[in-house]
Amino acid sequence: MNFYQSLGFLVFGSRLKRLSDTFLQDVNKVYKAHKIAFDASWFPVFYILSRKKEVSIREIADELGITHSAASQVVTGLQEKGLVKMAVSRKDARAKAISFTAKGEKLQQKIEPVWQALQQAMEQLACEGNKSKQVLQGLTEMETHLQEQSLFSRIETVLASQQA
Amino acid sequence: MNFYQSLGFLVFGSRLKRLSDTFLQDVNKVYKAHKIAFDASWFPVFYILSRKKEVSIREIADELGITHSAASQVVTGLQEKGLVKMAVSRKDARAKAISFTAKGEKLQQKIEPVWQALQQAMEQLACEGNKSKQVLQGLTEMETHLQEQSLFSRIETVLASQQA
DNA sequence: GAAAATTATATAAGCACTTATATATTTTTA
DNA sequence: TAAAAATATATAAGTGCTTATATAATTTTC
Repeated sequence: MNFYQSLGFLVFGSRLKRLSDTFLQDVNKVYKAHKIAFDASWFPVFYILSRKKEVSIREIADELGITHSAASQVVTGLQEKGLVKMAVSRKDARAKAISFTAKGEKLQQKIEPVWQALQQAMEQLACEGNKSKQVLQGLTEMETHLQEQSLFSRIETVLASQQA
Repeated sequence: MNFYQSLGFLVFGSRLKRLSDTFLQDVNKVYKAHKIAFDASWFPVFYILSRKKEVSIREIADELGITHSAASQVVTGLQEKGLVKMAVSRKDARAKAISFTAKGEKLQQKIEPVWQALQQAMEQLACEGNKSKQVLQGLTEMETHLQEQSLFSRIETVLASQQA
């Protein structure tokens, strides 16, 4: 039993991060193995554009829960690779209208089967153990509870009760 | 329902990372609120040193599941802050013997109650929903299953079966 | 309708990792 | 026991975020 397992919740965050990194690395290996010039980090924007022809930086950031800065940087990168194009929005000159280029659209179609296989593999993984099945639901539940009361305020409450 | 919730497992990794970042930020807020000059990222090394007087870079890296490079950088940072000291190991001249300075030890003692409060807060959070209770167990289970067969090989299997 | 506040974006700098590379020491092996 | 392999570390460069700051366009408010 290693450090993380023995310490449990106290290092929950780091464990989640590690698992997350492993996921992204493995998905990238799949793209590489199939000689698809795609990076897992592009996925979120690609997914959004596969469902909505035109989006703004702000919309991407909000949907992904990242900063506009991060969204801006990702989109700039995709633009440099010729996968998306940016135009000034016709409705609002502050906003950009981001959409696939022909090249981007073609790549998106090439990748669809991998996305589906990934989803299936993840579902299988979750069903192997009776507990892992609930990881996703549990995670959603935790997110909800954390919105109701932040971890910060929870810790403060515990600390206050200890001093009493 | 936002992007992540609707897409589920396909973006599991990113969700985990976000949750992890939220945790670390909140814990840092607690230290700040109590005017403790401590950063959540120092915790793993502090925890290890709180249980074992002397460790090497390699031991830290292995226990945390990070690269030796990362461990080396973290320790260098803590050394610069005067919280740990490094000496050449008496047993092996390649290895470093890392230990607390007096200042580091004092800080560690100051922080103990916060660690305990954090652990308690996390346990409470996990008990609020019947599903989140199993997040930690489920996570451990997933880690085990992933060691048995990697996500990469799982995705490849699905893809191969689709082509048949 | 001009001034103030808000919104959308870009960019610089920082952080915590990573990989790749290099060096020093120890252990293995032929 | 000398050469080869393995191990422990440091450091440079890269990644994908963050915060902080700046600019431009729009909306609100008086």
